[in-house]
Amino acid sequence: MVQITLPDGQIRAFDAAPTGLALAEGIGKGLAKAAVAMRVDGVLMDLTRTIERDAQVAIVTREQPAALEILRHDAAHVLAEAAKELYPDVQVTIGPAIENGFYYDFARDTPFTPDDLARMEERMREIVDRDEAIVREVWDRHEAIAYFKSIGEHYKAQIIEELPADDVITIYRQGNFVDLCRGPHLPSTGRLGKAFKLMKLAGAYWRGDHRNAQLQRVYGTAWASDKDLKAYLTQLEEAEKRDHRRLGREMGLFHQQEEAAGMIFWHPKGWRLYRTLESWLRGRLDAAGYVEVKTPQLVDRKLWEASGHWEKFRENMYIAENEAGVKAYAEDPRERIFALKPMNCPCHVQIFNQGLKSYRELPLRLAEFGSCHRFEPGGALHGIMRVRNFVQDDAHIFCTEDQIISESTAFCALLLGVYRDLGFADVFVKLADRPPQRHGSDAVWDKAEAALKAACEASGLPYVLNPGEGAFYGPKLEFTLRDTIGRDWQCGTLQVDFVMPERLGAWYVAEDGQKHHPVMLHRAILGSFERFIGILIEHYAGRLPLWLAPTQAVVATITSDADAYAGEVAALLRARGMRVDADRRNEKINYKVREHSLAKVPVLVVVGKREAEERTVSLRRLGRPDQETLPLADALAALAAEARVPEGGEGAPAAAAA
RNA sequence: GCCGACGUAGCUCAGGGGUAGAGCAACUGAUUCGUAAUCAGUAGGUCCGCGGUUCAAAUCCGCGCGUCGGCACCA
Repeated sequence: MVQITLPDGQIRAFDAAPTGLALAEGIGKGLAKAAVAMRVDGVLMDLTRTIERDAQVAIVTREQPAALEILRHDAAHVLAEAAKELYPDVQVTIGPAIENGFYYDFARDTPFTPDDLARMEERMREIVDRDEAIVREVWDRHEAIAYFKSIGEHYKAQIIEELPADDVITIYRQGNFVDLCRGPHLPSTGRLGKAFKLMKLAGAYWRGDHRNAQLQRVYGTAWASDKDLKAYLTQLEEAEKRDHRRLGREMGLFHQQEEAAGMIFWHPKGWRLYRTLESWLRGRLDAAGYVEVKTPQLVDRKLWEASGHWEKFRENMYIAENEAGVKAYAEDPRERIFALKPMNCPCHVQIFNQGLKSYRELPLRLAEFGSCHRFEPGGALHGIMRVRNFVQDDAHIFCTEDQIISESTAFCALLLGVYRDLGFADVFVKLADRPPQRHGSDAVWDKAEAALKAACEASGLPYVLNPGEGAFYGPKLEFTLRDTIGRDWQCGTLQVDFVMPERLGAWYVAEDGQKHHPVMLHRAILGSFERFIGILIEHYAGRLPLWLAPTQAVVATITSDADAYAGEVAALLRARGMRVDADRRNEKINYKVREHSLAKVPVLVVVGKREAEERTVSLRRLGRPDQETLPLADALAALAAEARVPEGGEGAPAAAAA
């Protein structure tokens, strides 16, 4: 006798242990049809398994979020079955469910082609039509290893060999396809449905390690219904429309070309946007007690050796020398040679080191919009988001150990204010604490980690721990923001550094009259201007807030009767600090509206004969079909007020004065 | 760096061993028009680069560069 308690409290009794399927059938046909798996005392299980003991059981249906992962995992298995049928020489490895879909990694000498992708997808649909039963079996470990080896599935055999000794080895069989898997799975392939699509081919390393063999990964997406699949594909199209590379071109912001791969040619409009962001942020830093500096691009190897970069990161550094220098260096590696800076910190320490510092001068916050060059691997480059030359909104705070907490708190407040004003309210933090290999005493680490935690708490920032992921030189906070379409971007960082000041000989004289090394806080809010502007473009889909928009308004005429007036209106707006163009071309107003809308100009000031005579303007906002007509003076005042940069009251740290 | 795909006019893309194509943009002219494309005409090319095969290469092959999607990397 088995008693099963359903989620609504109903209890059902069975003489013999029923399967989940039987239970679902008993409750209702509709439920049985939509069933994907079941939860037995909270544990997800196959519907084909029997419920042996009294338990709380809930049937998971395909509409529920938990079902998606099972569907996607099944899709991966069906893909693997299809691949094995079509290409007997493939070896299967792993195939998990992922966000929005699944993938499967195959080992095969001949690469898959896009045609293979189409064939596999077609075969997958056939397998769904076959409605093969998916059967769970428990196997002996040695038998399983021997079996997979015997059919040439060496990766699978290896996976089983490396499973913990007490793990139960479960095998799932569907048709002729047998795979090691933890489950749970659907009762049969037919239940997968056909709301899936194979998306792309990619290379991926076995176990994610580039020293291992490269496998062929097939990505797919899978959903509970065709409607969901379609919605997802539409969403992908929408995301493509906000791609910063496309918008950057359409809005005339920048371009890139192969003679300077990984670098950016900023056009007038793009540079206007860049400068607006830069000068606004500079104001914030000034108000927060930072002092701005500028340090050399090209620095002697000796400094990079002292900082440790030459040893660890030389492969990613650009050597910049004249011919004689390169020749001398080739003949004698002790010769002087220069490298472009990949980071600003060693240079900032040089400024700190000029003149002996007193504890009274701390904290000293040295800020620099520092242009850095890093030789990033070709495959990593991505538009203006991942480049080889970028400008960090960098600063280094030299302080005492006791000041870490107040400085970190002030920084969190500053950062949150900046993000908020730029339109990002959704921010989370990861605290990366001490790694196994590290520098500095446990007591100092305790203090620094506690300070970072306290700073998060004081700023109302929830943090998650990222254990052991701190740098060898100190713990760090990593600030991630979420954009309108739910993507996460790690931008800000705050790193405590106990090592660099020591390596580069930074000292201050404390109250006790003794020399001590200061603590260095490396910090950035945007991370890099280039990447952040890319994020802004995608976040706003090009429709930047008025204060950031490179062209804030275009005064467009309807007929040439309004030409003189349009010039006057544009000049008046410019006199109020706005970035304005006048469009007096002999084109229809429809044409102008369309063109400036596509160029994402936030405000269109339309003037015709009537406006010129009445000294009014007609305002049309980007993306809105309506318009308002108002007296020129009112419009000037309103637009100028609206275009003002955010003051960021609550974001600015009160404790700014140093 | 690795795997795969791609590279044709300013942009989006078609073509695929035998004279280089379209739409939009540009230019010229006409049109003075009320809120997302006015009409007509003209011009525009190292088909990414270098080598090879061929009577003939944008097209086929090799190498390189770049871009895209992943993977690895991101101090």
